[in-house]
Amino acid sequence: MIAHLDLDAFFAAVELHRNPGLRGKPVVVGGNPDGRGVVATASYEARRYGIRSAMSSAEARRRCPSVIFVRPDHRTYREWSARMWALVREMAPVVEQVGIDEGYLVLPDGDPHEQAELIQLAVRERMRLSCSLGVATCKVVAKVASDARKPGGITVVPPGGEAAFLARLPVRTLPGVGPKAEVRLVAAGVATIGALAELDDARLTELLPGRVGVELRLRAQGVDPRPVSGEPAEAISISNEETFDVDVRDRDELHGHLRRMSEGLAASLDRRGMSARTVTTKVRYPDFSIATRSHSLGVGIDDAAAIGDLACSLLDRALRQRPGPVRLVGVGVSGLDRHRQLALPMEDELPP
DNA sequence: TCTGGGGTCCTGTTGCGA
DNA sequence: TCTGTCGCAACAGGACCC
Repeated sequence: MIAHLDLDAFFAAVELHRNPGLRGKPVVVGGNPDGRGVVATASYEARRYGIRSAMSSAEARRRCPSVIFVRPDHRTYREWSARMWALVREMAPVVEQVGIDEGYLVLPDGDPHEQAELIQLAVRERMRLSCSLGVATCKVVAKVASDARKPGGITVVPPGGEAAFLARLPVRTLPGVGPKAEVRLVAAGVATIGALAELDDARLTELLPGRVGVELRLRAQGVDPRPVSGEPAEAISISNEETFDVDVRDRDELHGHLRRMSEGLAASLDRRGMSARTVTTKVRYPDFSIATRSHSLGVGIDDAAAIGDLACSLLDRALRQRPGPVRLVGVGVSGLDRHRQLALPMEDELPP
């Protein structure tokens, strides 16, 4: 059997350990409520006020003026996460971490509920963290099940009961159905996972065209052949971006931000011993539309100046096509390779 | 009350060489 | 030599995830 383990309000839980004075109070880990910050995690006390992840911090404060804001500290969360997963690896034969606070594992032989309880207990006793587990024959059902009794719950879906377990839940609870798909499906009268599972080919292609639709219908039927992979996945891309408190139109200032972010990317590539062949610059305009411009080189690069030069020229290209103030700029690298830089790009490889 | 940051994957279009 | 077309890589955008 497969289990999906999900830590409950993880960032907030770590902050409560660092500062026990926050216990019992509404706490939000997130961005600046006076700027453009959003909520990353809300403690369960804060959730009572209707505060949720991805809500703007300003809205969170409006709902609960006494809420305490804490800035996220991802480095510390990564450390806690690494310790927690090391502990789980001692107890389960195969573990696949898929985020900082969640992952799949193959349960040891024995009664699935008892095995899940042992892991939950170990995480509580040794890490002082609360987690929820869902247990099923496949990933998608285990994931939905882990959400069924949060926080601190365990939900076991017996073999053969997958489709029945999913059937009555809202379509949006199926992983892969986001806000856009939900609107289309519900407008067409497909409000539950069960209704999605029963769609015929014609209706499915109409509502969710392409491979996505076929995949989602299978998942809705409780069918998910993806194995639990014990191999840690290597990064495909690395990026840095920043939303400004006030929109910026000054080109030199934007270049400055891109160069600073490029230094961060170069440092990150260096740590991993990797180089990148593609650089992508991202711009978000005040109306929230996004433009990306990318360029690939014949050879991998890993130094801040080369990444920064390319990022700035790509920004200029985007701004020539649509000038004006921008809300966010970002730079990313992809086409990652273990090999180090051998040569600087030729002059004629730089974009116009 | 305006909407973060760091990612992955999929899709449609375009340009190019065989 | 011209044209078509096939396949591929690059590019851009979009949906989704935590």
